[in-house]
Amino acid sequence: MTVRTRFAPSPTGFLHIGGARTALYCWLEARRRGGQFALRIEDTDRERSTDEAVRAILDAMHWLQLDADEAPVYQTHRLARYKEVADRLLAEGKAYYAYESKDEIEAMREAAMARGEKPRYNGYYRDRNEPYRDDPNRVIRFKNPLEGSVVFEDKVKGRVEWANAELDDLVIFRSDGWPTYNFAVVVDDIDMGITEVIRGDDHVNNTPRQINIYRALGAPVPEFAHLPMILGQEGKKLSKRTNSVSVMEYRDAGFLPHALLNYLVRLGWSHGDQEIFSREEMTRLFDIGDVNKAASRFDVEKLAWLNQHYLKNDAPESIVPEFTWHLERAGFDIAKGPAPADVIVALRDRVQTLKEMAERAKIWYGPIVEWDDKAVAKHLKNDSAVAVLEAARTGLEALPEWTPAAIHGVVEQIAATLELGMGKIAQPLRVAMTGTQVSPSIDHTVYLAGRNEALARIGVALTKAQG
RNA sequence: GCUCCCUUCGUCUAGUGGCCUAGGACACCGCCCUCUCAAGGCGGGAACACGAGUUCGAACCUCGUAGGGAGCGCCA
Repeated sequence: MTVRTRFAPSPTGFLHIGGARTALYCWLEARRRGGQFALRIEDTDRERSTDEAVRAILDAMHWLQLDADEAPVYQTHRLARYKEVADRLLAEGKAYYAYESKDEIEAMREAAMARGEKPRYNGYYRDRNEPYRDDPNRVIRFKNPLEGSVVFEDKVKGRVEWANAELDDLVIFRSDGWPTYNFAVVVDDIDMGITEVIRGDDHVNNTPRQINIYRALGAPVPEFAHLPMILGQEGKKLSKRTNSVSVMEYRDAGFLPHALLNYLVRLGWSHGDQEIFSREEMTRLFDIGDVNKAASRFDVEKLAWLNQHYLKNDAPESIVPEFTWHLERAGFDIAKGPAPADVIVALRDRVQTLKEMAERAKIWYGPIVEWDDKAVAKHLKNDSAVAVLEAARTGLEALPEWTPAAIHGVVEQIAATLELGMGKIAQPLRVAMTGTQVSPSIDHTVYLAGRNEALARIGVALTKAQG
């Protein structure tokens, strides 16, 4: 039997970090075992589901390149099928209509709590065989077995056993005519031929009830893997207040999709001491059975390190599209500046994100240089600055070819002629080029400005140095 | 309240009874390199939650304690 996994988000918001990891693990497990990965949109909560959220989730999945192997399944399109299955359960006496109001249920729960028991439905209509009535409170409940227990081997948690006595008769069809989560999920997973259910461990408690539904339906029970949750830096649940939770926020912050994936794959899983995983390695080495049981914290610092690792080691051209997106977002006219690939090479040892890189690149794309007073005072207003700048102007003007190596030659030449250390040459020039004391190596800084702009800036710097 | 789950450096983790005076990575600190900032190289501090037991031997097995988490919806 071919392995089939699925990611099943409910479109009530953006794709968040935890969801992305679940999707990644589903995708990876399907890939490694030569199976398929499907996507299902769980939109039966019509109050909270939005088309915008569906789009946002799809966009994020696409950005991460975790595309599904087939068109997404929407639960809202499958209402007739859920009804059909519920009717079958009703006909077979495995489900029944119940008519309590929400207030009555609430009272029942409170009473149970007061008795020191778990709040649950008392099964009032379970065996009453009352004739059907068209009541606004009418729901369909599943007849959960009263005795025995449900046992399953979770691929992450290990053996899980649940006494049926702990479970009550859950609602499978609401009074509004829509199926509930636990029911729709089972019907869908059966129809979609899902063999591995991989999801967050906030669903472990649902699994025994779902297994009972599988059995009532006579369907094969899939394998389960419940993933531990991802916590924020503080060890608390990830929250929008203190963390970036949306995948797309990480794009905006300048992270590479593969860096995020590499970070996520290592959160709760490892392969010896290896930290860096290519897509190919992930799909070959990842095994859902090796995932840890304990929750882990999201550490942006390590993500940033990974991001820089890929910035430094990937071919610059492969980063250009994503970097260009950031340059445009920062409002720069790319046509009026150096080639983005050159900028990447000049800056990638100095920044951790593409956003930072785009910000630093403003010295080459932006027309106006902002002058840092301290930099001017320190490096332009000194004995040798004027001589250095003039020598640089002459040298650069005469340069036959405009390359970093040639420019480096000019700088060395000046150092030799004026008998000054490199610092005395590079710093005034750097201030002339950028208005600041910090930039990539001086040859690249000059090179990327372009000859005309470099000479113009030296001219401006000279007036400052002399004035 | 009830049910279930988790617990190795600050963080992510390796570890499945002797290879552990517990390894790697991020972060941190120091030194080197150096035209600034970085990057890089070298080095350093830093953990088996606690208590019993099993065993010749426990991070690894058992029990208990403490701490943390999830769930208990006509939400998913």
